[in-house]
Amino acid sequence: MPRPTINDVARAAGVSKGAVSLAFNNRPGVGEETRARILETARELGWTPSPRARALSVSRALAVGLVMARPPETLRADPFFPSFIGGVESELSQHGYALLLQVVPEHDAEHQSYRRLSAEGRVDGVFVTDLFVDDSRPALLAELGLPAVIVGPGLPEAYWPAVGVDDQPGITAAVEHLIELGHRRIGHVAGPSEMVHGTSRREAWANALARAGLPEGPWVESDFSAEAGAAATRQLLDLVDPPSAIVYANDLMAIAGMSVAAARGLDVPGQLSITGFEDTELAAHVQPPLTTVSTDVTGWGRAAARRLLELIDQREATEFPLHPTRLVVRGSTGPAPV
Amino acid sequence: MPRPTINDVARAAGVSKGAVSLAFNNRPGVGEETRARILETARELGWTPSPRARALSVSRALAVGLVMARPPETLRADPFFPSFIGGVESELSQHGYALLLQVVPEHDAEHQSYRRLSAEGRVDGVFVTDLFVDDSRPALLAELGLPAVIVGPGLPEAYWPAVGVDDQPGITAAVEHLIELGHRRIGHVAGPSEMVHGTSRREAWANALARAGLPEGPWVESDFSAEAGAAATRQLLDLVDPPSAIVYANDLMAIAGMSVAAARGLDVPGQLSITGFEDTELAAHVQPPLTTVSTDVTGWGRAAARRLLELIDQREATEFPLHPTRLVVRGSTGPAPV
DNA sequence: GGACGCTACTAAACCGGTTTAGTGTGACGC
DNA sequence: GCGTCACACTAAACCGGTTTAGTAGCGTCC
Repeated sequence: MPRPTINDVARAAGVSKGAVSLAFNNRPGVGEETRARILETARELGWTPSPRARALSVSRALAVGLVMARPPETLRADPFFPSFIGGVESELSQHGYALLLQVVPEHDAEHQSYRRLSAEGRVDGVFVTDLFVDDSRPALLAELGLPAVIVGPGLPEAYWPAVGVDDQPGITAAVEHLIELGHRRIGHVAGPSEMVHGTSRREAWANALARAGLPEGPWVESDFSAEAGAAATRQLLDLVDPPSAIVYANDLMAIAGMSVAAARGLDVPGQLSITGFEDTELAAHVQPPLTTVSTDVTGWGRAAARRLLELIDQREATEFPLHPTRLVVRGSTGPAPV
Repeated sequence: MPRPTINDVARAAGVSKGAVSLAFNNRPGVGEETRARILETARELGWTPSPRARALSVSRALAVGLVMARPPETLRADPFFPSFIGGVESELSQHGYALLLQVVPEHDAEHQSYRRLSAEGRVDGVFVTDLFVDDSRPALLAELGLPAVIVGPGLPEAYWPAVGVDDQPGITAAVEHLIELGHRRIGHVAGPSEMVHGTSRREAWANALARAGLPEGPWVESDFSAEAGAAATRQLLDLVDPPSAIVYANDLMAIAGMSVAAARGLDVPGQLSITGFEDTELAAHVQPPLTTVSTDVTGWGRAAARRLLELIDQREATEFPLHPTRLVVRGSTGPAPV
């Protein structure tokens, strides 16, 4: 038995298909009684309007896109996307929207991807993640007229709204926690400085030190990967005056860094304190357990989705409170060595 | 400027829209010369057929679905999906198909999800992951008439094709590697026995021991999470006669297990050897680096996507060779203690 | 009692493609 | 020289909704 169509419902209810459409979309033009009969008939027949047909007639795709621009091999360890997508989906599904995923090997291909999504009308809007300091995507999307929401800290002059937990307070809390423990020389392993969240976390670290009247500590730019995090850690530990604590821009690098320390026979936290960022599942289960900053990525996805739908419908932005970041103190931080 | 439609192209090329459609789909019925002119005109106008309209007229969604049935919070650490999706996408995009993602909190909701995707005609087929030993989804999908490909080891009597790297040789290789190192008492931390890949890996472990003439070692059922992996490890180490090596069903549990050992002051690999499964990014960057089994998840995604498209088009299955699993020996395994 | 307006509803156009039935033309066979 | 067939192509129907223009019926007002 093929799916029933609006015609079947109309016939069964003894009305025209126009009436069925009106009834289903809560539009005036049908009597209360007729509307009830139509809805009841639809229920009996198990009819749901087909998004395919709807999409064509309302000239909307009823879907939004997320383009992940990374080589698939690098994606594998990223703990961000699965939870983020979970949040996004929970919001979208309530509004009859679907999430379309695209994975492209590198950033250049991402432009292509957006152009295609737009040209084919596959989506009504997109998320932009991992914003660069000098990112060309917002402009491209503006040119294409494709609504977008930037995921993560945005840029002041940005064309599109940015939705994200402010990551600075979390880093600040981590630095303050270390200062309280007596650390005076606190290093940082940063994300790429061409990425907004790489820079923003580094600034938070530097500012917290400055506010405490401490000299800026040593820092190394890395790329959020375990490999580079390990290398950066070696660099910091090789300094003539190595830091007694290191603040990492994410958990992956922090865990890799902790292993480097362990391999060198350094005791964590006895001789070196370490903090991460993100509170990945593994953070609580490495040895010692990682002190890190937990962020509500799922809620973040929900908020981003909601904002994008508002943008698409040209509605006003509503407030959507996000859980602020929270410092989770575990075993990888301890009193500064004397 | 709104997107051009097929009508614009037809008018500009001086033909009917039927001709444009024929030309674009490589169907006979238009002369070579006309076809060339049409294609050229389309190129000039920047026209691409709208998947929306196509979907409606060919009664296809031109999209496939992937339902992830886990609480978003548990998804966060799963390194499988991002690479898998990367592979899937790379195949789909070549055929004008898109990937629709759905995340539902638990397994029951997954049924709902499939029913909706099917009822709304959002997708032409779906992937089924994390198959249960007694899984009701294949039957549901058969009932709905929604083509499906099972991702991972399938079941013999399964209705749908299964695509996946056979995980048994990898586990076997790990066990044999340990035996070669002199281990005689080799434990296992398994995935849930109600999941096919939990059971299949445990069987591979048991069989490898049996083939070597060794007694079956102790094993504990776990659930692939770091938390449960740590608990399982404690259980094994608390035995009066603890194993000298443990084979874990995935990296996450193995890394958590390694931390448990470290916390107890056990030297890895001096007193305890450990192997993982999956070769996640972090595996190479923990201390000691984890000996594990690497699988080609991206290729796997590609293969699954290809098979699903074949199924949708009712084409014959083509062979698609996958890189077999490979044992990556690192520092977490060593000679058995004497 | 005719003009007017309102409500409830229908018929038909439309979204942008694909597909089917049908038409005109030239080549070919006999 | 005429029937026939293949070929290139067009017109129109169709997919399943939404939306617009139009109509019937009824109450109201002057």
